[in-house]
Amino acid sequence: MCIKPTYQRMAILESVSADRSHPTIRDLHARLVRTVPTLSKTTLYSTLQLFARKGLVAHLSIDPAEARFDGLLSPHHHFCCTSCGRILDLELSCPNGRRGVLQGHRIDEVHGYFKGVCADCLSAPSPRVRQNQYKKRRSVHA
Amino acid sequence: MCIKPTYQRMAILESVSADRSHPTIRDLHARLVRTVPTLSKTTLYSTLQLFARKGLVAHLSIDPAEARFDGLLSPHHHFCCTSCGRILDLELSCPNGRRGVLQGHRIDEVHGYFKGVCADCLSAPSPRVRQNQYKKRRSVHA
DNA sequence: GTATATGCAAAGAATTTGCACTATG
DNA sequence: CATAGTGCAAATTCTTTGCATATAC
Repeated sequence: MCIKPTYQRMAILESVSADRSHPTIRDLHARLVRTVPTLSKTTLYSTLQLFARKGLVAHLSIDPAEARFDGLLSPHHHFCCTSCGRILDLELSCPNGRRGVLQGHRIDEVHGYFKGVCADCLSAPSPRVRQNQYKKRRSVHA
Repeated sequence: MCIKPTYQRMAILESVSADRSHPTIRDLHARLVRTVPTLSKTTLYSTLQLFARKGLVAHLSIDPAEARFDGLLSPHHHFCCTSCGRILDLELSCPNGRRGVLQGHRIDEVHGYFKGVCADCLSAPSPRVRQNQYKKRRSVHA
C-alpha cells in the first residue's frame, strides 16, 4: 500500500521535487547517476510512473518527444518558450482551474499551458538558445 | 510559399477538418487508405506537420503515446475521459485564453485540457469503454 | 524468508530520414 | 522541364517487458 522507501526512490523524489525545470527521464538520469551510479532508466520509468499514480509528481504531456515531470504540487500552468525551450511555471488565477463537475463531466485534472516567447528571450538582443528544439536535441545523440 | 494542393493533401485536410474526434495518424491513415489506397504514413506525418505549421490544424500533445490532430480552429479547450478514452471539445470562457503578453511573455498558443470522467460514462450503468487506454491499445498491435 | 524493487538486454511502437519515383505548375 | 511531393524501407529514439539478482521489512 505504501511506497517502499528505497535508496533509489528517495534520491529520485528528492531530485524531482527540488527541480523547477520540468526534467525529462534523460535529464533526471544524467543528474542522478552521479549520486546513484547504478541507477537505470528502467527504474526511473517505473518509479516516476508510481509517483505520478500516487500524486507525488505530475506527468506533463507538453513535450511531444519526451515525457516531463513536475514536482510542484500546487495548481499552476506552464509556459513553453519556443526560443529557448524552457518550460516555466505560470501562477494564474483561472476560474476553470478547479476539480469538480464541469458541463456534466467530472474533472480530476486541470492542465493549462501556453506557448510563445519568454520575457528573457524577448529582451535578449539575439535569441538566446539555452536548450534547442526537439530535432536538434535528438541529433546530439545520433 | 503556398501549399501545393495535391490529391493527398486535399483528402487529408478534408478528413481532418470534418473530424471532431481528434484523430491520431493511425486513425487518419486507416480511414484515408479507403479513398487514397497508396497514401503512406510518411505523407501523413509530413503533411500534418506542414498543416500545423501553417495553422490549418492543431497538433495536440494530450495523448502521451501518440500525437493527435484537431481541425477545429476556434479557440477551445479539451476534455479527456479516462473511462472511454474520448477527447471532447469544451467551450469555455477563459480570461487567460487569449494571445498577447502575459507576465512579460509573448503568448502565441493557448492550450487547456482537463482529465476526468465524461458525462456519458458517469451516467452509464457500467463504465463504457469505447476506446481503451494506451496500454491496451498498444497490445492490440503487439 | 518472502515479497517487492532494481537493472540489464531485448522487444515494441511512434516518428524521422534517405532516396528513387512521380506529380504539379 | 524543374521543383516539390510521395512512399517505401531503414534508422532513431522513447518506453515497456522479461527475467535474474538484490534489497526491504
